[in-house]
Amino acid sequence: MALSHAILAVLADRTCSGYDLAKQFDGSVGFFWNASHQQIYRELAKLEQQGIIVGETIQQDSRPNKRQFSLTSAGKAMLCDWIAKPSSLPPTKDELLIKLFVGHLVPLETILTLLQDQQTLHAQALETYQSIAQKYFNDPETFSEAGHFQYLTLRNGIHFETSWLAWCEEAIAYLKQYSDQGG
Amino acid sequence: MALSHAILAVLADRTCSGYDLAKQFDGSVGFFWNASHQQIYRELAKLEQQGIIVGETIQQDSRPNKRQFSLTSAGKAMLCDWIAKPSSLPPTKDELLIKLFVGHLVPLETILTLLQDQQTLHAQALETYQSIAQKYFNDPETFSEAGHFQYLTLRNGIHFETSWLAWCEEAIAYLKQYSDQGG
DNA sequence: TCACGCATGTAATCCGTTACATGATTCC
DNA sequence: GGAATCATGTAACGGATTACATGCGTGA
Repeated sequence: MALSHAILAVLADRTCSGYDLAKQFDGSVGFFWNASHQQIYRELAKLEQQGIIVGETIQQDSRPNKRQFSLTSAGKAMLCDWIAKPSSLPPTKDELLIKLFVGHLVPLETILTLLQDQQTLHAQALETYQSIAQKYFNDPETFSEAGHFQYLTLRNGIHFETSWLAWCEEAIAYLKQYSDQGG
Repeated sequence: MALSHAILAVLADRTCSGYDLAKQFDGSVGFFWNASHQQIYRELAKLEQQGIIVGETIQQDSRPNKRQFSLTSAGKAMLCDWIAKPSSLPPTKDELLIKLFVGHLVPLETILTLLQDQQTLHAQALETYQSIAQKYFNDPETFSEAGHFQYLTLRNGIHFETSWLAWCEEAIAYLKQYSDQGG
């Protein structure tokens, strides 16, 4: 369901080939929706069949030809309808938390290592977001209309990663304390 | 892959029927991993075939009979091995953020409504977590060993929902400001 | 009597992942 | 010469969702 909408969302901004889309889903939109190139090509074929997007073959020399896709008016309408529908909370799937949930089955060191690794990954993600913010989103006064909304999704990522890091620190400190005292 | 591990994690604590598992995945473990009863029954069949769990039929009068599953030693070993393996960041999939990303395509009111709805949902989730914390996790001194770890997963949920709420407020305020001034 | 909880499944479809496959150009 | 980038796909498998299906007991 939602992969198709994510593709429409990217195509709303600008026409893209499958390859371009795959790159978008690996950065920018990819920060909150993942998709591999295989999924994207399959979905593009389906959407074209349904008349939601149209593809145009672009002849290129010194490069493979490509197909540029853009939204039809049906596609635009579909996207806007979907945006207006209420969204429920996204289902969480976090394997680290499952591991932690049964952390008492393994040595404490194992769990601390997992937490520290996760902390590093979240710190890296935060740095990525912050450097994007500095480069492209420095002064809200200068943003395009679309820019304001993109900025807010970036702010979401920054909030999210910051709170993960805070939790990691809390969790590590907590486990160290309770293993010293009680374990 | 990970559904099987999530099931093993629940069974590590106590033997369960498929029905019991389905309830666990709808609360507690369900806060960070979702699964429907159909998925669970299928996965149980597979795990039993592989000798990772064993099922025992429990005769019941005035109730349908049930099958209680528990881990074999192979299952326990598998679970512990899995815990020790490093985890990468869980892939995010949040359709609200896709909608926000192309928020300029619809009236501002539509987006504000989405954000306010989401805010309400996150506030409810936070309340749920906080009431669990008060009821069952009031004094860390009294926790069982497993309790410490479960407490940390709950703390994760509280951090997460709190930061979402903060972001929602920020985003709503931001959009109101920029529509007044610039839009 | 009607809804809900207990208890277990099948079938169809869709979505996602992994692996395989090709072939030119450009940069080091 | 080798790796990376551009560009497109197929095939097989596995995981997830939705719908269908059954049937007893309990409490309002």
